[in-house]
Amino acid sequence: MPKAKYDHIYRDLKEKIETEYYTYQEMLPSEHALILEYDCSRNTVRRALAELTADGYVQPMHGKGVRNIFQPIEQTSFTVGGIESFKESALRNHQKAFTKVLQFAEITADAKIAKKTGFREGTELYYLQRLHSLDGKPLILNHNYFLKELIKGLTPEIASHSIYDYIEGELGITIATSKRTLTVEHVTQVDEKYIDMKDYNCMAVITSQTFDDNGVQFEFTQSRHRPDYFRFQDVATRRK
Amino acid sequence: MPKAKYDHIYRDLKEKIETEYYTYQEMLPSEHALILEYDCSRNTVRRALAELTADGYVQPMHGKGVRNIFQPIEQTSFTVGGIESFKESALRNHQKAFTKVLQFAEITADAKIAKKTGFREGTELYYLQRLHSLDGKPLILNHNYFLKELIKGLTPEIASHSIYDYIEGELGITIATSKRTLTVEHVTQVDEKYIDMKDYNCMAVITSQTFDDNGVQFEFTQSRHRPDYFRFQDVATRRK
DNA sequence: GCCGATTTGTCCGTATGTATC
DNA sequence: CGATACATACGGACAAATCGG
Repeated sequence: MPKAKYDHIYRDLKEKIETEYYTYQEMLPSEHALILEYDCSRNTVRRALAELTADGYVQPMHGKGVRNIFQPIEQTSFTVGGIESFKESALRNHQKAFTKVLQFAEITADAKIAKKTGFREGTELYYLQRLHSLDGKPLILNHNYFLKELIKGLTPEIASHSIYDYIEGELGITIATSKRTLTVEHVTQVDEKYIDMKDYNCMAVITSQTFDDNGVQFEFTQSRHRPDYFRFQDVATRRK
Repeated sequence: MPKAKYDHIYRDLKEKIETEYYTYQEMLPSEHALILEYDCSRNTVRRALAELTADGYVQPMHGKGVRNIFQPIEQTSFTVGGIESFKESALRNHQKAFTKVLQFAEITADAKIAKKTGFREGTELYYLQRLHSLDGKPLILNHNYFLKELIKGLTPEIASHSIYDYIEGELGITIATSKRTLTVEHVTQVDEKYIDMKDYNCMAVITSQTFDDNGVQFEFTQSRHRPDYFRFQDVATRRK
């Protein structure tokens, strides 16, 4: 919960954009005007604006001003920019989430697993298979590897609720960055066993490595989604 | 081509990380040390570090230092963070690119197109269908809509080379931000006509809206990729 | 456990450059 | 040309987290 000044300005402007207090294509107040409005320095205003730019909410134009280029996103969207747990995104979309633990094991990384996950060979890991359902429909099959040394005391019981709640709440670990790769792969027998694939023979697959604030990788996950409930959004900016 | 000081520091550090001058999990020099090394202010160093953080290259740790968390990416990767033309990414991956223009038309956006593309109804557009091949294999089918008012004088000839080169080079338009949505969809008859889908019945689909530096949307594109040659990478950071 | 040195995080004020109008 | 607006850069101040003695 940051109480930083730039973050307050960021959130305030963000809300004003989302609620169309500033409309699409409208200019925001100039930096100078925002300085007066929020009683702060120019750097602080600029930091808030920089974050809105990275979010794709606004576009600064040299010598002209800052334009609102936000258009509301579609509601079915599953994943957006940040790091979100399954539970969080379900909540955001007002859906009922349910998680079933299919497998729970303690393993040691061999050469093959080490190569795949980014953990060093010989590392002690938890391996889980979990099935996520939304509004009663099983849609996502997850293969998780957690670093046992850091994610101590994980149980099937915890895994059936929110592991992220446990990591951040109980263990007090701060989740920092996550590197994700998105691919499309053939369905497997395991996929078909648990998920009604209709006539799709592919899954949307997100593999991710997640790091805590000490730069230690504590998770590798492969998340397999049924195509028709999968959507991933992103904003890119071009480097000059 | 920015000649800004922070950008020089950013590139220099980035290269040192990629070439493992700094190794994985190693600490970078402290901000103070970097100030001396680059003869600049702390803010300038911090800006460079902030960009590396956003790239997922390093992780700053309060009171401790900045850690290198970069691991080399896989080579087959098609799209990374920024905005890249087909030609640019092919070049980066040392592949031979070829583009065939299947359709070239001038149209006016009706209600349906307006809703899909984000252009206003009645807008004059170019509509193209293009097939991209890598090393002789047709892999990507693109449906492009360009704002005629801005992307003046587009021809099939230009479209068979690089439209982005034309936009940035000839027209002097600066490409600023691009909003992308990634989904997985069934193959269409058009897909199958031009692309050897093997046993896949899905395509990886990127739809994107692209804006110039005046905040004007000049492009809507749906880019359909054969699954086995598609990979999308991303780094996310968790907001505290 | 305390204290001081180091390191990153936030914020401020100012100066100068560049693009737009 | 001058006024306005964003872009870069500098230097300084204090807070917060970490670490070693």
